[in-house]
Amino acid sequence: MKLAEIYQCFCEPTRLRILHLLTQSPLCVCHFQDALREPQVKISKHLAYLRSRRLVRTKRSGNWIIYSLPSKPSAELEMNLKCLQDCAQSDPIFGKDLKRLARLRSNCCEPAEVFAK
Amino acid sequence: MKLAEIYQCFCEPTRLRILHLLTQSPLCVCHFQDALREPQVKISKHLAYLRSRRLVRTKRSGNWIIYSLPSKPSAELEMNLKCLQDCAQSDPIFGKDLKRLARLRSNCCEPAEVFAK
DNA sequence: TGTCTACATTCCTTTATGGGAATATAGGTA
DNA sequence: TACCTATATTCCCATAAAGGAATGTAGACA
Repeated sequence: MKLAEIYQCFCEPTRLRILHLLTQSPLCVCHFQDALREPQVKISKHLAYLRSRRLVRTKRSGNWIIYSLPSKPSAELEMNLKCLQDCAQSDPIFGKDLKRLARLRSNCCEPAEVFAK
Repeated sequence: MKLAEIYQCFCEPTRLRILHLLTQSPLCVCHFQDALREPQVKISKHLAYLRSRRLVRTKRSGNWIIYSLPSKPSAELEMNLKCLQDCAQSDPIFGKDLKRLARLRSNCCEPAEVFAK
């Protein structure tokens, strides 16, 4: 069942935080590492998990791999991402991630297209 | 993270079908068995899973155990159940479950309060 | 060509999950 | 009390998931 697969992707805290950040803008791996303060291997594996289920797409830009949500998400995914954004209000961890991400915008080595929705 | 726990409950097809039926009305175990056409042990275990995470509540009525959604669900759960109802439109399996359930209403041994929202 | 950077993958271990067969249990009824 | 019905639990097995340490790799650049 396709819907259950979406929820499988949503059911792990780190993945949930990753997806939440991606609803804001495309990002490269180092941004996730810095915003979530989690080790590289952990981030990388969860991104691979999401990639294998087609919940995120990648594009290379020089040395960086930029992750983004699919350009044409299914209706189910779109609804659930919207719901996630609403639910994220109720757990401060999501807000903290956003704050750290915002701080990164000023001093990090990002390629131009990251942060450019 | 509380939100991730909700998605853990949502991430298995049988549980998703159970929760979907429960958004319609409280039900007893035999209704799930008949509507989902799944073995008793499977239904019972998934119900136990949901119960242990407080996504469903139980009440005994004679020989039957009636399962229902919590009377005061958290905002997150409520939003996600609403989202599930919308998403369920896109997979025919949910519709079939509802149809089988509707057929049961007429010829099954239900206590009065089941089906009475 | 060699090196560096950003990221991915492999290997290993632990824990969780899911399913079925068999068995247990609680309440109702004869 | 004995039995029946509805449901729960236990035991066993197979598979998936998650995390860390170590290692591999592709592209940029000197």
